[in-house]
Amino acid sequence: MTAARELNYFGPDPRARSLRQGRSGIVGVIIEDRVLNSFRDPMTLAALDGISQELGEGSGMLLLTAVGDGESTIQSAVFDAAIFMGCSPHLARSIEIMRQRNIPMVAIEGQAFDGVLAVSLDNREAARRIAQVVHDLGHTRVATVTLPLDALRSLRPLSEEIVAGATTAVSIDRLEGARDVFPDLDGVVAASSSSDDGLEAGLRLLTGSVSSRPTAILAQSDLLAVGVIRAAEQLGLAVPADLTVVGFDGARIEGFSDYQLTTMKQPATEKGRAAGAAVTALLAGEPASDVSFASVLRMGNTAGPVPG
Amino acid sequence: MTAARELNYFGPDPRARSLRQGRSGIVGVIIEDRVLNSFRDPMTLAALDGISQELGEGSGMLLLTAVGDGESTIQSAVFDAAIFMGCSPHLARSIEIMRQRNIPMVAIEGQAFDGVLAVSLDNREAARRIAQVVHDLGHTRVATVTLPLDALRSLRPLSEEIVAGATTAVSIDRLEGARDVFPDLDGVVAASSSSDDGLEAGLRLLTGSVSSRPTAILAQSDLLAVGVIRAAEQLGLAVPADLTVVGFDGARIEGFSDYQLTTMKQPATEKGRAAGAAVTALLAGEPASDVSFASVLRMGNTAGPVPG
DNA sequence: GGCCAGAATCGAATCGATTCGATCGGTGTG
DNA sequence: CACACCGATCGAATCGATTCGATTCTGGCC
Repeated sequence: MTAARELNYFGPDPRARSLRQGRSGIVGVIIEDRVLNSFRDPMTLAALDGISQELGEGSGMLLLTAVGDGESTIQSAVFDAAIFMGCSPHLARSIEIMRQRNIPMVAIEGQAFDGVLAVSLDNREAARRIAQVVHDLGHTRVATVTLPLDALRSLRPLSEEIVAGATTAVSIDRLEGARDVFPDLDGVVAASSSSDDGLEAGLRLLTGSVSSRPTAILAQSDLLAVGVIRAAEQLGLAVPADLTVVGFDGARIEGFSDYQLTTMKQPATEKGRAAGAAVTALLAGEPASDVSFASVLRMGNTAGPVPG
Repeated sequence: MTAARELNYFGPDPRARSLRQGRSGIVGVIIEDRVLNSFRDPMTLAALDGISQELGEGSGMLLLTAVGDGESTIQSAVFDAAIFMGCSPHLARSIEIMRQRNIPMVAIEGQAFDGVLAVSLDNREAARRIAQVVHDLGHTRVATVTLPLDALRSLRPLSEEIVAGATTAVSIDRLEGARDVFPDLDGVVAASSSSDDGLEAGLRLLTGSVSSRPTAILAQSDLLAVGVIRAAEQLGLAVPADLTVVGFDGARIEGFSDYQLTTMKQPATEKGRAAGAAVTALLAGEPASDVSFASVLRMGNTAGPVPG
């Protein structure tokens, strides 16, 4: 020990250790967007927190943004397992590389991929359930505000063309669920999941003649729903008297306490924990299987019968 | 190439490569709190985004939570340089380890540490400036809502005992700056930087007799200020007619557009970029020096003259 | 005192890429 | 034709810890 101190030796070199053991204790977390956008979403953040809870002390999370080619980092970085936050076709190449490297992969939400363990939510079923609630209240003029369907980040009207070229499984599933109840459901695609984008989307949907204006709006996230409610307020519409708004996520939203949002509550932290646990199991050589979570309907006070 | 393919060889092994080269292309980002709490703060998130911008493709960010002993991960993880998000005495041991390992370190905000490059803000000076604005408006009954001063996360009255045992440099500096103008400044310590905690703090400060109630509140973050304004609204106080509220940060806050907050705007993303650039320089063997940023006063409409 | 099991110590091989020095092959010039 | 020079190819050493097999040491027991 004294000799070690004299020689200025301070513990094993992580690099050498990881080479020899074939383990680094690092789990790669791959996000598709840039950091700022990804982590603004409370669900993503909660999932990340869940992952870190489950991985615990022994291991760190390596944040990799899979923008553009992005392979450089993914190919050269040291990590034992990968967790994808959302899984779109853009990742095909990255997934191929990891498969060849024999790196276990887990995806939280998103398209199913061969060799990638899926931690998913009953998006379609949950969207259908809450749409059914709105339907049962008697609404027929219904519109939706969807999360981004592809890489483009801008507000635009929902078109079949966009749907056909959509890559974000979550948004697609939730849209399909809503359309199971309202087959002709139309609306807008939001630029991102934020209340400001929801506000913009809400204004777009709600400015129009009273007779054509929707009486209910299905937002694909709570942040969007909050924005829509703010839009309604700006236009002098009362919620839920004049307009029914429902969300999705069950997020606790800062500074939004006047209403109790009617929404589908999803276990975001648990999704992260499940992903972390799956990764741990896979690394230990134990078998692991897909995990699917169910959302719970939370009746708030933002949905009511058709006005008039 | 064909031979390589036949042998199932897919590029160099990152572990071996990092051992030989002594470089891994990974930068450790050390946060003191758990993920969920750290990244809820828009300033921290912006800084993280700035870091990732600057590091660019070649390298990833390894998220390390330095909770408790936490050394296990810090000691065993592979990374070339470290960026601390806030730098408190709790990190002394971790810093010691890295220094011995010869790992360059950069700290965004926080206490100065030997061998740790500082990227900092003019917290004290900025706090003094905005306090002066409030002072010049004639306010004398002034209170503050500070960010957490230590590891304890709960709302409590500001006491000299707490100040004496404080570890969070940012909060201390901002408090001192405010006290440069209002020497006897009193108030409460918030549980965290959120509008909900600000609301709670605001309610605590504003419920009392009209004669003893403060006419101005200096919040140490914009989120806290927003909460205080919501508290004022709940109590039927108009801002800024009945109560002046100023913040700190210059954050864009979701769903808060009724007011334009009077605050000190700080360049959060730039802080992150500076940290990233410093790390890059240090790794390249180039010299780098401390960076200090200045905040800019943004006059909004939440500060006004003393009522009555 | 001798022998053996078990513990402790030691040396060598390994992980996989990189890097350096040393050949080897080829071209160009005197 | 020979020599020098440049690039390409090759082999060996290196990075630092771990692991395995072998050797040495210790103690207990006959």
